Amino acid sequence: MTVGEMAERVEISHRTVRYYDDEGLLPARRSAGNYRLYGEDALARMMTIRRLKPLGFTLEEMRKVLALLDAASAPSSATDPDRPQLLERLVELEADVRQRREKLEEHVAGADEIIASLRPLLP
DNA sequence: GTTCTAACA
DNA sequence: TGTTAGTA
Repeated sequence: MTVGEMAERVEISHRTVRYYDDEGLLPARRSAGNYRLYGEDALARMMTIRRLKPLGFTLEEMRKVLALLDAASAPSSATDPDRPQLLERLVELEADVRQRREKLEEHVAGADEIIASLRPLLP
């Protein structure tokens, strides 16, 4: 698929999809006419990126997360001599995401308080 | 009409 | 990140 379709399917602006390519976060293949081309695999990665973004991950951090996920999913992962290291990093990532999730809940609680404070002011 | 790059806001 | 300009 081209940028336009990718952007539409993941609900991210085409401008941002191109940006991710330029930044090497999710490199695209190129057609003969130099158009960016993406496969279903790329769509899955884009969705992962979309989920990471609101958690506050920087592009650099997302790059590392994607690389870790790739390494962990690779067929050779099972026999990788550094499997323990890999698993350790996955555990750390989970803890990190859990922590960010908590922060998000605090934000939601804050929003609820604002809403509650508005209630008595409204007709 | 869509995509591309570059540049400005 | 949105938008605009000039192309392919």
